Amino acid sequence: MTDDPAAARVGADGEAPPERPDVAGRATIRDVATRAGVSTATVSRVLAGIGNPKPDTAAAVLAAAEALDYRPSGVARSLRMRRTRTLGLIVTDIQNPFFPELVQAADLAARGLGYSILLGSAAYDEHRAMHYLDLMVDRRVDGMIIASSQLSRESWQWLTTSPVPVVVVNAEPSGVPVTVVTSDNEGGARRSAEHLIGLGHRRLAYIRGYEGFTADGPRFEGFSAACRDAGIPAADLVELRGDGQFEGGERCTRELIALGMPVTAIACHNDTTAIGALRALRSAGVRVPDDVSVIGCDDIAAAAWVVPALTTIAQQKAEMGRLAVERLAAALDHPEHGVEPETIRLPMVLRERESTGPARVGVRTGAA
Amino acid sequence: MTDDPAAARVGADGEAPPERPDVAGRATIRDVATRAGVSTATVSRVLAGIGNPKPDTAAAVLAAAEALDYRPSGVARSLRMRRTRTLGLIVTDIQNPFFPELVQAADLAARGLGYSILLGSAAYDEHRAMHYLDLMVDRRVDGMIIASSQLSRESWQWLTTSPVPVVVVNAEPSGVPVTVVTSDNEGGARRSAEHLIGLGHRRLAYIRGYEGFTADGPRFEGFSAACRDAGIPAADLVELRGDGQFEGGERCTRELIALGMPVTAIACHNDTTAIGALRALRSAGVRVPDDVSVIGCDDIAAAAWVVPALTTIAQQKAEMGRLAVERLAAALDHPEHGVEPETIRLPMVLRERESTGPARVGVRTGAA
DNA sequence: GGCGTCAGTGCAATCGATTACGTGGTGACG
DNA sequence: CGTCACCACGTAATCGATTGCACTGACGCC
Repeated sequence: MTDDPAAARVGADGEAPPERPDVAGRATIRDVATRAGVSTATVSRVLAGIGNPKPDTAAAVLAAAEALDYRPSGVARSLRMRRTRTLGLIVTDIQNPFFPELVQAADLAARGLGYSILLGSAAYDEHRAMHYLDLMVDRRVDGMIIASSQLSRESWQWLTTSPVPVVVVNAEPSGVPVTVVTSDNEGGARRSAEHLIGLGHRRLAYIRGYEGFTADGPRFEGFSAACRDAGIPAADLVELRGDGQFEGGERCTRELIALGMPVTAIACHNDTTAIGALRALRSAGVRVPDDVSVIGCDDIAAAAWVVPALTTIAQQKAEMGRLAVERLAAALDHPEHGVEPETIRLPMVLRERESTGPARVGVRTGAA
Repeated sequence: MTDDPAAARVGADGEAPPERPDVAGRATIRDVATRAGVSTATVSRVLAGIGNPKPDTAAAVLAAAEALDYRPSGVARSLRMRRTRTLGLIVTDIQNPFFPELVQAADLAARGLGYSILLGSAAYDEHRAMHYLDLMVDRRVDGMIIASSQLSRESWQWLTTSPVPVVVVNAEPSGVPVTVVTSDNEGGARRSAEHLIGLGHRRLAYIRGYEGFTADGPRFEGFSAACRDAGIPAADLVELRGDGQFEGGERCTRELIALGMPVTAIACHNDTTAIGALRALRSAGVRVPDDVSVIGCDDIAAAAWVVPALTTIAQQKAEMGRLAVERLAAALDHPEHGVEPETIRLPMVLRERESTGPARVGVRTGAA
């Protein structure tokens, strides 16, 4: 009945509005107790549903609470309970389309478990990330989820001594004993290479992400390993350094074009980079996938919007958010276990769209 | 010196790590007081920088705080101060690319003023929005920013009796006395129409957003008013009902195509819709802007990524977020003024890219 | 009828900070 | 040398909830 106050609020048009106390002073538990003629202890118990109060006592409390539009203060409760039921979530950059889906899923999962999310976007700035971390610790969040992949070694190290449980998402700090939920980046990149090679591509370019991204290494490793396995000479894999954003993809591709486009396929660290590549190719009049294939990674919404639609290796973003919250919540509910470091690596799957196709044959091979 | 703890944390590699008390029990102000040999009142005063303590007292307190890695509990402080320095922010949908930029700007502005942001994404669900509202009130946020445009009449009404100050962003509930920061939607849409008409277009389509969006009305009004002013017969303005998302744009455009494409230009409620339109047009082999021009609204990042790059009417998203926070903070710092309802309407500017061009002449005009 | 049991409540301590008010000590000045 | 002002600091109340423990009746049993 009263377990969804929002519903009550939305639906209640006919009833008389509850008398609203002065804005400055919301009703406290004491006000309710006085009005119901009981002690604050009883109010607390009735509202929490513990003990078995006499029916009319309960009714009186409920009525008083209703009449005063009483809402327990989360602040006071947090102080007393020594937990805020709030989880901190720090993301690399909320403007990067990769994160909103993760945030949404995490938020949903958290709410399902009775937690709220305090969000912080680091905007690619390590200092800001650490600042949020401090802020959240000061706000006494019960746990933290770090989905920020560009921290320095020392910062990662610091997490291990964090005063609150931490789960790392979408990053894989090496040598730091902490629970991690991430994608099988190496496998995904390998899949990406195999897809291109399967289409007949033999000369490839790989536009890497920003160096600090922990996923950058594994992805490139996986990609180049698959190339080696397929017998592609190292010289035929052009390695470029992007920044994980649109501009980097654009810039690197222009370099490639300036080089006379020595490859038939371009793989990218992520979709944003790939979309930048697509754009540069189009400006130069290079057709995709006829002349050159492009493949991304992440599967952000815009990947399906661009022309040609981007073939990509999808990450299970929502799943990552959900799992991170669940792991964290589980650790919080069973503090005796602690968060024993565990690494969950979600598989990545190929999402084939329009930007990849069979390798153009003969044209440039003849020149070699 | 100690005013940026994050900096101290990041930079401090050489120093010995402060002795970290048991995870379960962080140092409290009493621990610091004991160690420094003073009372908690003095610790509080020294750390807050009020009064003028004897130099060695201050030094002792600072040293003790440092040694214990003391962090004041935001929870306890909030309870005592009766303010949390937290602002609630409810957005329509964090996955809609429009919002992250607004959120980022709001967050930045808030942090600059010493506030944190508690974010809630309603995911287009009014109930969820109201639920967040309740949650945030329970968490005792100092104020709320509602950037959720699909509330019902009653919900908007409820805001006026809200126990905390509210600022509405990117929505314009009619008849609700509340501070609003929004765009000049009508003027922007007018500009959109004028742009198309200036290019020679005389038969236009407008794909509206979801009916509940408060911006939907003004935008369509502005657009059709401009058409009227230009002497375009009402029959030559085709009105379609989208949903403010990719799918709606796609669907409406397909309908238009099924009708034999009776127009030379399509204006859309927002960019996401326009991108859906572009996609449908391309599938049907209709060239943009050669055959049909398309214009969006908002100027999300992806607008510049798609092909052809989308001409659009830009909203000052960051500015909106910033202003909302500033207005709210100002109201909070001067509670005597209250939040006197005020409507700020930011201008929208035309961002001309590739998806609009001169109207094709003669082809279909001959049929008329 | 006395007494143990137990259900239903109330009392008061507690969480960790802030701050009004009170107090002891020092210096200045008559 | 007494007194007064004032500085630096401590004492204790307070914010609003939760909860261990104590208390009060009612009831049952011998």
